[in-house]
Amino acid sequence: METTKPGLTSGSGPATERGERTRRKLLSAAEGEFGEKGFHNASISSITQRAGVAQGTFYLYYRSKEEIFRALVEHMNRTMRRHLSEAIEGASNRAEAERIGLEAFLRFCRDHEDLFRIVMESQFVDPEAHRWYFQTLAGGYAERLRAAQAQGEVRTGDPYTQALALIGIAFFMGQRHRIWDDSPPIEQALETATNLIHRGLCPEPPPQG
Amino acid sequence: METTKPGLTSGSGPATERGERTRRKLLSAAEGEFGEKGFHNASISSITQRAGVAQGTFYLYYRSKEEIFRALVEHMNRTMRRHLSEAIEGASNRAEAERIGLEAFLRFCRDHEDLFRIVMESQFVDPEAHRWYFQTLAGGYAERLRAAQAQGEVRTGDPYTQALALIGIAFFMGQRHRIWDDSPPIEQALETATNLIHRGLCPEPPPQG
Amino acid sequence: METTKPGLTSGSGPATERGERTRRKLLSAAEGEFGEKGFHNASISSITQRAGVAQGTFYLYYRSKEEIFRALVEHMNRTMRRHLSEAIEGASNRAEAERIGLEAFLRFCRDHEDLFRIVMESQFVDPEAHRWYFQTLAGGYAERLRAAQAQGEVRTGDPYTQALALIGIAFFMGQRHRIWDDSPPIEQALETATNLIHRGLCPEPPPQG
Amino acid sequence: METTKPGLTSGSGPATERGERTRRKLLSAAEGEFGEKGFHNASISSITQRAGVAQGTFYLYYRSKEEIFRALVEHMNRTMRRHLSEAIEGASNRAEAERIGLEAFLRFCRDHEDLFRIVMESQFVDPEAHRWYFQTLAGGYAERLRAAQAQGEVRTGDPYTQALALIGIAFFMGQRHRIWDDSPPIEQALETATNLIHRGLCPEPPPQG
DNA sequence: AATGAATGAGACTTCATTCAT
DNA sequence: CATGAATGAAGTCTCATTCAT
Repeated sequence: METTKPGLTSGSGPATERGERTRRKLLSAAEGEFGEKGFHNASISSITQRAGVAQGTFYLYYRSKEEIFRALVEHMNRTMRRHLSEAIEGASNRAEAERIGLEAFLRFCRDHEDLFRIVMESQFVDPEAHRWYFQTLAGGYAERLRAAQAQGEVRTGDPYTQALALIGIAFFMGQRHRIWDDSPPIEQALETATNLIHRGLCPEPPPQG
Repeated sequence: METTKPGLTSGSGPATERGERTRRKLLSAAEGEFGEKGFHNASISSITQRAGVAQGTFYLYYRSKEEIFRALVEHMNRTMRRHLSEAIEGASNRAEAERIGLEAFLRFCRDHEDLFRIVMESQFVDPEAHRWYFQTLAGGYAERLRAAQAQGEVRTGDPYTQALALIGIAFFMGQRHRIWDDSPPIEQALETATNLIHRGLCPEPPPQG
Repeated sequence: METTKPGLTSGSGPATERGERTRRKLLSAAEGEFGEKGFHNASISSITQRAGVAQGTFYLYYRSKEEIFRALVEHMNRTMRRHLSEAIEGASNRAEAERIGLEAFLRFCRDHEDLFRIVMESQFVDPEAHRWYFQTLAGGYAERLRAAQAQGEVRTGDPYTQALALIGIAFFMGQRHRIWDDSPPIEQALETATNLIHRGLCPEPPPQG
Repeated sequence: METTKPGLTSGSGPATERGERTRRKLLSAAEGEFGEKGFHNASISSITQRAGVAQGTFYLYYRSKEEIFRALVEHMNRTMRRHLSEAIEGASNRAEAERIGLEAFLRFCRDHEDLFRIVMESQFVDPEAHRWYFQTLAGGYAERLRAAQAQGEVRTGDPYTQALALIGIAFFMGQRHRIWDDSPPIEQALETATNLIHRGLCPEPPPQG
């Protein structure tokens, strides 16, 4: 039935210029609403109020609360991947790319709290979209790791699992910075994490003399 | 209203033997219900049905839907920490403890899907309980890492951040095994992840000699 | 899914004495509401108001607007059949039974306008229930006609079709008396119709001399 | 507001050639939509889609959903009466006319399910139009019966009531063939019904002699 | 200690109709 | 003559919670 694969649905409805504007207003309003209240406590009527349109207008653009939520997950996917791609573009090696990428990620999370929360919550609202989100992300990441492995820049091992572990670290830290109040300055956390990512938990070998 | 700190509320209500039995039935029913349907789609009436008691009875033991959810998060916290402690008890060093701990964790997740899901969802249902859950966990973990650092078994760095990164890896992998369909055999994932945890992403140094 | 055969569903919900009373209040309120406004213009909230209960109470007894409607159709079926059976009980032959039955029917319609309307509307609201209603009715009727045919009291022919034709006459006349304003006194219409039923359109044969 | 008498409204709006074409498209689309879904489940937007025009266009031709529905009832009235008139034109006597008329009617119902349904539903949507429909029909029918009575071809009695009874039979049978699944071949039903109409329920008199 | 009927606020969604273009 | 985006009222249904027994 409703198994429209994510990545394919981009919202139907009115297609004129004005319509496009309205859709954007709705999407952005929904981002704020879902981000602040969570899916279940968000209400369509609140979304339309934020967007400055009548309630009925919503359904001209999205068939349901679920659908706009999914659209938001896709939006986040596109936005974040583009952002990260651009950030690590100039990195000269994998190690640097990791560091830059993690930092860009953490900053992105801080600047887009709502989207971040939506992606996390999608796990409970639309598992399919959630899976799609992370498989897409991990797939791209794994590709880079595989290439780096080929170049001898990364330790051998299943690149997909490696990607997952790294994404796990990133999201978990992103979360900490988002909802916990004990977060240290971002730079310090970054330092420790990057270190761990590069060298693992093992102590440095004593300098060889 | 009064935000009873987690760790303090353990459910009030009738205190007789029979009462105790009823509370346990409710808690266990709630575990299944929340685990299967998620907080918002779970219903008190379903919980009481599963527990085999009348609807009104619920409120003799828990003041609200939120309260029993929180009780479950605490339950999971206690259960998992005890389980992990026991698992890593016999480890002879930190490295081994990491490996055993991760494996125990993944198996625990697989065997207690409902609790796992509840903990993840607590982020959106009761952020305070969620924070408490992870701070407790990370605190204990960091303590062990600090000790290991002192012994030279673990790379220096903020142990709390290290703990967070490791927990991030573990939960992310747990999740993958729970809801994704692409999960490889647990052993293989374990191998790659453990490797990464120990040595990081850096390639092995070329054999010296 | 929802193909519960009519005649089987009698409404679930609370089963105590008090519950039974509430169900009856609801059913009777619904009868008035549907009868006056028709299915689509009737509202659950109006029904519950008439019944003097809260809106939510409705759903303790009936799963949907459709379900209570169907219950009403069944109610009408039982009530009318019992009523007609009793009316024609004392008839000494088929001809008399026809007359008495038609009269009883017309009076019943006049006294239960709401139920009558509901049965007619069921055609558009719940075709299955509608079909069931008339097949049941026609089945019983045909049985009697078949018996009468055997006794030589009724002209030969498919008794089911005969029953249908007679029911058609009755309902059509019932309708006329319900919603048209040109209805003549019931006795006169009865006279003509009975005549037609007995002898058909053919003119009486000239008295044989 | 102002209850324009049926028979008078035929739809206003643009009067050019093109306009006329659009009106016809709308009417025909509405016939399909109402026929398939019923008045309340039909939607203007669906009608305009079927007609291939924009939603707003609808209101250039009909003031409301009710108005186009009524227009359809009138359309059916005209169409059916013309059809029946033509069918019974060549009948040499009343008896034959009855038979031919009933058959033509049943076939017409089968071929115009949508219109038939609309007429039946008008009872609940627009009782005035419904009454008008049948009074018109019964009036013409009664006229013919009166004439036949004068010629001694039909049993005496109030011709209007007779007409009603006959229409009742016809519509009931039409319905059976439309929505029930137990309908026998049309010819057989016709045979029994015609017989009943002509001779009534009374058994044939024993052959004289 | 338990029951279970009753409550009522609130959510999503539909759709006839309007109006600026 | 036509368009189609926007409106907003209204309706069905769910469910956490209460309370009389």
